Amino acid sequence: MSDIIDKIIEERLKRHGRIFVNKEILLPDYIPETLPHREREIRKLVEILVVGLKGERPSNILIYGLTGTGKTAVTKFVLKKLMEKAPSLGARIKYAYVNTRKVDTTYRVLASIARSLGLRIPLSGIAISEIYTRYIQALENWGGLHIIALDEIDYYVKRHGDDLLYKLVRINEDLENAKVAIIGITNDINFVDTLDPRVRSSLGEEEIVFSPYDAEQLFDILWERAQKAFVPGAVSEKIVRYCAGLAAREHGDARRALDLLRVAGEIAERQGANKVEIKHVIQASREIEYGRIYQAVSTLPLHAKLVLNAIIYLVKTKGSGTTGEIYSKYKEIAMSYGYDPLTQRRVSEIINELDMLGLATALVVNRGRYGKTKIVKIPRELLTIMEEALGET
DNA sequence: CTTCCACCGGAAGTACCGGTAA
DNA sequence: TTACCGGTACTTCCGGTGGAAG
Repeated sequence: MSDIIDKIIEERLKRHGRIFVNKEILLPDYIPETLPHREREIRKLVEILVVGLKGERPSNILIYGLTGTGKTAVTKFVLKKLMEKAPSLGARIKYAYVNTRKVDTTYRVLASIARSLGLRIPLSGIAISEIYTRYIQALENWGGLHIIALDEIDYYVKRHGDDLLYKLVRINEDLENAKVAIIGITNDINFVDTLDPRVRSSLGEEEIVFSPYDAEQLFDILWERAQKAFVPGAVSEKIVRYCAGLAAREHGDARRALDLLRVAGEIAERQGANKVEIKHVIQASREIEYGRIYQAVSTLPLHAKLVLNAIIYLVKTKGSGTTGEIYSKYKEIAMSYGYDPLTQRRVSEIINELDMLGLATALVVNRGRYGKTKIVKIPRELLTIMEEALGET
């Protein structure tokens, strides 16, 4: 038994190094030392924040740009550099970085901000206003500049409104000694229109727009990282160019491109090849999509799975389904397993949730005399993956 | 021009859970 | 122990709606 394990480990270790030197460089949370094609954005961000080193409060900043355009990387990069400079200039600066898509409740966002000042905040149990007062207290005692970077705030605001933002944007009014500056990062350009005008004007004191990378720029980014991540000769320029091209078609998303390259490398490694080839990239692209769907479907709550089952049935038999059709099929399925069906109101919401996860497309349509409903579809090629993922329960 | 379908989706409320504080 | 907090996962209620049919 342990022989087998030893053998696998040994084999893996022996193979290690044929493809990758340092795979971490291709992971999404790696911050490289240089960010090609983002010099303009970096300069602008630094120019705004640099006054913090002189003890002034920088303007609040709103950063726009589609996913994978380097917003997060640039922000983290600049903040990190600023922190390195601060002590030698005698400036007191700390920052909080919160991804409000991962940390997605008011309590946890505020807790995470407070913790970045060194406060100990429990996972739950205390009042939000209590965290706020403790945070203010800690800020005052410390008396420096706190920069709060809120990533993907559009996501947070859509779910919880802009009350927290309103509070944070005006926090300086409650402060004597300390200062707070806010950086809001969003993928959704229209998001600002949904904000309270006061929040909008305050948060948008400065704005920075990140445009998508084109294939050429993506190539530069990938190529630079590939040099460090791979064993020399393991990836050719042609392969990197191919990855860049695929990702450029998907709105210039650098994260996608890096994922693609990394997974292609992993596949090549698994197959014992000593260089990455086009077929590995093609397989990687399929594996990433498959993994995403499988992961999403298998972690779905029970009733969402039942609803998805109902949708799959309807897509198979007639191509698409309306809310009403899905609901009656869902009810039938639920009863057959002995579960109490949820209300149609809730199922309608679950359909929206499936849509947001990218597992189905729900389009609200008006069919005149025949009412208003959602038409729900699933791309055919996803059906088998979903059935596999659902089949295990 | 009006009707009316088949839902949409906001608002408010309930039950429960894991947690804190005193 | 008890009172309270916020988050989740729902339910109940209900006003709202675009456009084909009449």
